[in-house]
Amino acid sequence: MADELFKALADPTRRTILDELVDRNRQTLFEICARLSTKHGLAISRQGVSQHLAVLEAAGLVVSRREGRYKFHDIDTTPLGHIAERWASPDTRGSAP
Amino acid sequence: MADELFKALADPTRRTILDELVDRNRQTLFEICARLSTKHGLAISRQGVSQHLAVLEAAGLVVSRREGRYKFHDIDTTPLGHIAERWASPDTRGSAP
DNA sequence: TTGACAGGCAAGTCCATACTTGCCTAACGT
DNA sequence: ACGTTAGGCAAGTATGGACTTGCCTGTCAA
Repeated sequence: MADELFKALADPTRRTILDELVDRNRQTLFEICARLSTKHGLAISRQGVSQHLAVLEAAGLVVSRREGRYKFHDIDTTPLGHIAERWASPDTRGSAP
Repeated sequence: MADELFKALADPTRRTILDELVDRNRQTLFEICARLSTKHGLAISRQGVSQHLAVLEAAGLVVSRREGRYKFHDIDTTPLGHIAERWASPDTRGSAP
């Protein structure tokens, strides 16, 4: 599970997608495509974004639900909390007095 | 800079190296090689580990200093703190009361 | 000084993955 | 019913990066 999380965060385009979802939640694939192109100058195909979203979902960073012909995407930041935790110094991790 | 940080964390072997440095700081290249092989069953060449350490250093996650013919490596976890921060929900980021 | 030890440099290989193109399904509006 | 819109499912390509092998530099002990 950690594997997919870090792999998801490794790509700059995926991190930008997360940025956009923080800025505005509940976006469709086409909305994300438009914002990547307009606000970030990323000329990426719709399929590319779709695949990125799949990776983010596999990592648990994005949850999606379908409504009619739309599929809305929401960010879930909870997995990010465990990252710094993993390599926290032992005393910060709860062994010292 | 964020780019190198996430790229460094993307590889499972590099994350294991960080684990080992948390367990015991100030290790040399050969020590790390030995622990990867013994404790984790990772059959990786010395060059491989050396390249991984270079990536970790570029990301600021590892600092090294040479003493005689030894080069000791220490972990630096401060870059990890900024990760969850980046995608913190706006109210957690300091706008709400 | 010679040999053993710790590490660095520079190719070369090979696999994962980011990205595209093309076609296909499903839900709306008119 | 038909066209449009939102999205999915494959392929195929190609660039990055993990890993190795071979050789070279520098430090210490005998």
